[in-house]
Amino acid sequence: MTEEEKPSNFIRDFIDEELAAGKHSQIVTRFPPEPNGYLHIGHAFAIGVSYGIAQDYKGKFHLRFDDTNPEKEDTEYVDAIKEDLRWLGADWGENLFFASDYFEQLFDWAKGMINEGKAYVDDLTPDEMREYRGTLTEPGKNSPYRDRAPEENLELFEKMAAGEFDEGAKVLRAKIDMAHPNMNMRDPVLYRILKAEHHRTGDKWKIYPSYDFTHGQSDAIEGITHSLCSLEFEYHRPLYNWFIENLPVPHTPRQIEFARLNVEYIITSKRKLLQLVNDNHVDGWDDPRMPTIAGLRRRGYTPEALKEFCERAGVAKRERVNEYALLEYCLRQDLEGKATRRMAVLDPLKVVIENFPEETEWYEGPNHPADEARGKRKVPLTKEIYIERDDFMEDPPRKFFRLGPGREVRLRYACYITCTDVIKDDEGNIVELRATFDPESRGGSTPDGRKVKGTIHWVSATENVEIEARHYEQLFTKTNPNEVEEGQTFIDNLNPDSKNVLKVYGEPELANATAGEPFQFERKGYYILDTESEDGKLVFNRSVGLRDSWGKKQQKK
RNA sequence: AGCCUGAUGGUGUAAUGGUAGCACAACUGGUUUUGGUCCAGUCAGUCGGGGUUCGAAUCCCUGUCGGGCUGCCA
Repeated sequence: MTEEEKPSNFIRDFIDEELAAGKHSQIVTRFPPEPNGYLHIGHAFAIGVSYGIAQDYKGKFHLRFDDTNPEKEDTEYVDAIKEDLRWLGADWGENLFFASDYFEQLFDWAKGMINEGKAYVDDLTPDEMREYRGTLTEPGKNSPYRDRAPEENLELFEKMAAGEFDEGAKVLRAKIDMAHPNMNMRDPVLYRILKAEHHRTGDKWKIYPSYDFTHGQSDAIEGITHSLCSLEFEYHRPLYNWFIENLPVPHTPRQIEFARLNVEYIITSKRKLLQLVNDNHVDGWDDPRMPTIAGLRRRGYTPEALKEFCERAGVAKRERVNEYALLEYCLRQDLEGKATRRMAVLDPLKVVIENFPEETEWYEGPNHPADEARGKRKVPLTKEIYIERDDFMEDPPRKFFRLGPGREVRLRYACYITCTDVIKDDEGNIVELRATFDPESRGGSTPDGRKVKGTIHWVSATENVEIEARHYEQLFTKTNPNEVEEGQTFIDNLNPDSKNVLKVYGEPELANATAGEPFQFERKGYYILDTESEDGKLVFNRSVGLRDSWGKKQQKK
């Protein structure tokens, strides 16, 4: 690790101190997803923090599924999460674990706590428990069942485990302090009765440990040195430590919290993402508008761009919201070097080059302007072509460098054309342009060395491939989708125009596009073949548009 | 209200008692067969008040503002 590459942060500083004090022989971190949804960009950040630290300190990285709530969890999610993790480049090697692997051990520890008088079976209903817990300002009061004898507790707990009670009838609680200022310490629930089918243990268990009773102990069992999690668990840390201190665990992990990653226009609540999918506001978890890893991948984001974004966002202790522009910058930055260049016309305007021969002429364009090794492709030019509608103006302002009546521009990679006539329909709409080309300009320059201000992209009107291009806007209209008027929900902030489908003409070479290969449609944006493409039907997703300082300038006027 | 926690340009993040730096955004200009990329530059910041100190973004006190916490979710 070098300082230049990895800026330090408070977690790394802390680890450095511990290492200097000889506290660890090896750093071990973990990523603990609950398999109840798909991974999203916020998870990519969390993974980057834990995996990055494990890598940089030459330590180990565990993947542990936190599967203590069978009602919400499923193997479908386990598989999807693994795939996303691999794609992101996080390698857990042999270290794949499940919290459910520790159910037996956790059960033994619970019984141990009962024997020591540190846990008891409570018959209070959920409502009663809430009442007894007190409030933020007032202490709670002891449950009438709090002082049951260990023998009775043990018997009851065994019966709970044997399925002799209904769901919700009883819970096992730690006996800590009902007046504790930290609500988490007011006799937290250790086990609850749940008769759902667990994705790994089936119907073996009728009771399941709570997150608090599972997480730290799992860390301890695995020898995790630094259990990195988000800020919301700060308040749970005293409890995390309490279990580590009160149970005969083999190791003492340390929980350190950091702020989640938030991005403008993006929601990262699993519950809300699930709602978008279930209510068909989007086309599934991998909809290119979704902030899920699957969605971003389909949209054309690369692991490198995501990683760069996470690193630039940094690790902090306060809630923050990153600008969407940074995310786009990171993608463009990565794609600029990777994307194969092609030409496609998104909003066609036909141009007839009147003095152009009837035969097709073939020109060559580099696959990448800065990398000759990537070769060239041939592009056919014919008498009739399409250009971009906004590359022509009948009455252009002074700073407009593109085509206009009497103006000359360069067709990229090909030749110069001059607009000679504008053809309109009855309503005055421009439907076609007439032009002439300079035979001397073949190749893109002329012997007289005259300059043309503009170079525009084009596609033959007769030798092209028709493709469907999908353009996406923000899924939400507000930078903070959760900001709503009284009585509304985030659903009301959905952008009705977040998906636009265009019929586009592309140069013939585009027919050979392969899945996962990034393209730049020159002067327009970065695109990638969509998973819905089939033989004869090419569908491209726009990953992100090119920066457009001209368009931006125009919008301001 | 109680407890926990935080506050540096528009945004994000460094500086750990010694010149407030970097990136994105915005804006200029240069290069360019992409109004892209690249290059150069400009704009702009320590929440308020007190204190300690030769010296404070940093330490102390205090105020203000923000986030989190009252699931048998994680």
